[in-house]
Amino acid sequence: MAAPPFRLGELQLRILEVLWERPDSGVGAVHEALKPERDLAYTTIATMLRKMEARGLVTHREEGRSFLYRAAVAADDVNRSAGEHFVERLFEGSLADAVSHLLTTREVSRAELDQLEQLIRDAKRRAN
Amino acid sequence: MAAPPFRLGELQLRILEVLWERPDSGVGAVHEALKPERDLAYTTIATMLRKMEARGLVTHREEGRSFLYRAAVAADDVNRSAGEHFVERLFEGSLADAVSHLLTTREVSRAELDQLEQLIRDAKRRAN
DNA sequence: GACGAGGAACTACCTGGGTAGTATTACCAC
DNA sequence: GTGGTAATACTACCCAGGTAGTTCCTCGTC
Repeated sequence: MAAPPFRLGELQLRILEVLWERPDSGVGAVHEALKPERDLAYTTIATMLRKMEARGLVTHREEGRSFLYRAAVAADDVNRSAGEHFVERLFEGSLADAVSHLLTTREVSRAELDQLEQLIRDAKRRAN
Repeated sequence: MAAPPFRLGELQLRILEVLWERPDSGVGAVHEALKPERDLAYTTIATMLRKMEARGLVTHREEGRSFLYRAAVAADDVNRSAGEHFVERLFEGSLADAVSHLLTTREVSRAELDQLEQLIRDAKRRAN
């Protein structure tokens, strides 16, 4: 199960997000979905998808003359991997330090704080 | 200041961490400090420091025939930048989602949970 | 059956992080 | 003043992400 941590570039992540939301997308569909934020050439997406397939990040199947791609890695795994990397790399593994930093350097709304409090309570309950 | 988000490689971050802890370190000192985790050539460190200086990440002054380097960016800024990137990139800016993910995919000790709870209380008090 | 359109394949290039060898310089000691 | 040493400077790689042009194949259509 993907012991190798995922080191994804920005575009690769965006593409995966599209595929998580809409599996079996063709190159055109991905291209279209990303057009608002990155107006890249069609061939750029196609090339990227081929490179990602070589790395095992996506798979494809043929449908007529088109390739339909889908993600080969789970969103949770990628996010977990990134979270681990983040905490490990900058805060030597201390989750509290990491969250503390996030709390003090960002604008956090009252509602978010309430939500966080709830999260902690839940976690505590689970831990018992 | 430093509007440009810091996009640092792993080695660059390690080097900065050394310099934050011990400003005015020479190439040799940095090399020595990193030896346990990455046994790189002396010249690799020297090259990296020069590249980083070109990017404005560090500065140096001469001391005899040696260069003493120090970080030109603050640890807080780098960490904040990374935190922002992390939350933005994977959780569309939702801090709660990000923390939630961290909580559910990592082992979190009781003590850490307590600590987090305290942090939230503090944040709430500040917000009032 | 020639032709245009759509799509995939191939190739090339740029950039930045990372790595390190070689060249050069400056000093010290004898 | 010659040789060794320790430092920086220069240069050249490799690799991966990202970007895109060009080519090739395969249809469907007139």
